Order: sequence, then C-alpha cells, then structure tokens
Amino acid sequence: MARELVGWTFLVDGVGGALVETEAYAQDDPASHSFGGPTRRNAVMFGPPGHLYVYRSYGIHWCANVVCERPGRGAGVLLRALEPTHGLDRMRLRRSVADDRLLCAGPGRLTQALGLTGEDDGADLSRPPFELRPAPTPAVVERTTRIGISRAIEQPWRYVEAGTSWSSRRRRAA
DNA sequence: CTTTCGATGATCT
DNA sequence: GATCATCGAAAGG
Repeated sequence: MARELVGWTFLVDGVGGALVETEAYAQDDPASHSFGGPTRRNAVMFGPPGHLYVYRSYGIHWCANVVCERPGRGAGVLLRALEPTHGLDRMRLRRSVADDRLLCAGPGRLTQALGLTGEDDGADLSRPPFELRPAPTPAVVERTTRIGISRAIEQPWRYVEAGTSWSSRRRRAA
C-alpha cells in the first residue's frame, strides 16, 4: 500500500495534492509504533483500514498515517510528502515559508499544511472532509530505506516518486 | 554547502 | 530518565 499510494491525491477540506513520498510500518517491525501490540496511542492502527492514525512527534509536530490491511494488523503508511496542487493559498497561511517546496516536504510539514492534528486521529478517510483519489496513471516509484528511525533501519520501505522535487529529501536512492 | 542543536511532550523503561 | 516515524535556526566549512 505504501508504494500504491504514491501518486494518489490526498485532500483535506479541498487542500492537498499528489502523494510523492510514503513509508510502510508493520506490527512485526521494531520501528513501528504498533510493534508490541495495541496501546492508547497506537489503538487506531489496530482498527479498520482506511482511517487516519495521527500522533505527536517530538512533542511539537503531528504525523499522519493511513491504516492498512485488515483490522487488527497494526499496519500503516506514513505520509511523508506531497506535491501541493489544491488550496495553495491556505497552505501558505498555515506555513510561513518562502519556498512552496517546503510546504509539504516532510511528515510534520504535510500535516501542518493540511491542518491535521490529533483531533483527526481515527478519522474515516472515506468521508468528508477527506478525499483519496487514485493516481490517474501509475507512478514510477523508487524504494529506499526509511528516514529518521533507529531500529530496523535496513528495511527498504520508503517509497518516492521518481524525479519529484517535492520529497522531504533531495536526490538519493537505494 | 553541511552539521549541530534546542524545542517540547507523550511514551517507554 | 531516555527515547522519539521532526523541524528550523544557528553554527561551521
């Protein structure tokens, strides 16, 4: 699913764009919040797929995942970056950056630009204000190791649209 | 250009 | 008390 979602358009109240960078997390994955079973924080990851798991990162930022697979599997896809296409003006209001490339280039930036917070934890992505539209054409996707983790760092579960200039990091592949 | 570091709070040990 | 699925400002080359 992490690879599949690259190229899909994700909108929150009409604000968003095409996903260009995702990461997969599984229950039997020491880097995953679901590793070790359900807790108060990760409860949504063990619920039905197609819902949002939003958590506080480093006490400051919010990060958003799409819950995947069957209920109880504890799997999710971290939304790391998207190419802004809808509601640029509202994104710029939420994020005071000179360069549009920094609007949604990173999981914390993406949630801020789209207005996602802990209140959206558990939200059903099949209902308003959310929209998930399939990629018009299959995206060309590169796979690399994940970013910002210290465990299971060897797993190549980060997916980036080839040639995009909207990802959280310039260049590099694996 | 690259590296370092502080912020800030929930979670885990 | 340490760690953390981060970001951005500051410092260094």
